[in-house]
Amino acid sequence: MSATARDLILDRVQEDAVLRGFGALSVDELADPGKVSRSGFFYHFHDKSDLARAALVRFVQAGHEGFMALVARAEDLSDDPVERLMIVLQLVSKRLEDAGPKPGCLVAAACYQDRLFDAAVREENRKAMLLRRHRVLDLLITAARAQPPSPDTDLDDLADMLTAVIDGALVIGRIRQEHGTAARQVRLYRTFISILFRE
Amino acid sequence: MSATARDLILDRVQEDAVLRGFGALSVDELADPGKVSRSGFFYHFHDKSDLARAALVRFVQAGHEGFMALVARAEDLSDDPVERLMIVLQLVSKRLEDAGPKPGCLVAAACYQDRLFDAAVREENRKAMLLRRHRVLDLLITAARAQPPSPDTDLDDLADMLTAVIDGALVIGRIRQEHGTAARQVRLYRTFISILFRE
DNA sequence: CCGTCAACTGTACCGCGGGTCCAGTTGGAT
DNA sequence: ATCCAACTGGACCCGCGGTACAGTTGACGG
Repeated sequence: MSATARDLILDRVQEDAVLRGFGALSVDELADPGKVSRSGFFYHFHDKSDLARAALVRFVQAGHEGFMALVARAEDLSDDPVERLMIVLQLVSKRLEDAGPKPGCLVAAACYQDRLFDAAVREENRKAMLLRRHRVLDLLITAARAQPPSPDTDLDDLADMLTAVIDGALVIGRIRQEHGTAARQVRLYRTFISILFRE
Repeated sequence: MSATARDLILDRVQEDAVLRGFGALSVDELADPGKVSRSGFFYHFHDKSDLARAALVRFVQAGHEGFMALVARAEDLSDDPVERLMIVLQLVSKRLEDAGPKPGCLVAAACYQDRLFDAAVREENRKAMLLRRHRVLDLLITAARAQPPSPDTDLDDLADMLTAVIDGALVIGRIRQEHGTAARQVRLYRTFISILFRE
């Protein structure tokens, strides 16, 4: 169970898949000299789709835990649901600001390379997307119970909007080669939320 | 200048690249039986990057013209800059609703497949992104002159937000295999704008 | 001390797809 | 008649994904 070759490979993928795209990663590169052999790769993963699936699961898991940590911090800092929501968004924005030079989202990356992967990868991606919506939705629902949004707004769509804004801004940032776009967009989303949920 | 093989190939790409990803398109498929030969492909395009660049230019051009048509319609319908903005967003939302079953954005698609393409493609993509911002920014600036937004908001970020919301929602919609996500997100963006720019 | 099994390594091989080269054809403009 | 652009066809190379399989190494249990 220790740090096997499998983990070494997954580390490399996590680093490079977003930067360069899954398609650009060859098995030989992943099983880079001194690390794992080509055969070692196929010992652990049936094919590249299998690798993609595993990397996706890992990425989503890490993201989820990270988000939940932010929620926990917000719960420590305030009892008011709306305030908590605002704190979480603040923290999310900060987290995006501290991200590396070319941040991106594996989920989005996989989305436009459908045919490269099999149905299992797509299904993993679907689950990831639903998870993202639900964890924000929870915050929105409790906030709305304390303070109904005005004008009245579909909370599902509002939850999706955070994901959309982040994923979209990551694309923009990558293409324009600038830093902090996603963080700024989350702050903008935050002002939208603050308007909707103010008394 | 007529409908040469070049155009036939570009038609095919425009259809399939978003659905399946550039990577999944083989030259043999693009130069599909009865259409163009493999040699014909390389006669017109130096390599796949070259094709991607051409397809991107075409896609962006068509998108720009489409958007400008919507702006023109809005200008016919109202003299008030804020109202015009709202109409444009309404039309954009409608347009996304009428889109095909698995709509996507070539620009976003290319973004996560960087290494597949060369610097020229990336540059084309950067230009496309800046164009997108500017055409929305124009609307926002004239609207803000007539009716300053409250609370005061960075118009560049606000312009980016539309692109972000659309591109992000297209990703969400594709992954969740649902229809109309992007259209709903644009409507949500529209309510945000309407709050910011109301008297 | 021996056997066993999981976790590998190395090597040879296949097929596909991108890309090159080049010789030849075809149809319209001059 | 000729010339050129727009192709076609076929031979070829290479890198990459994937398969197959025989062999090694080290931990652990009897």
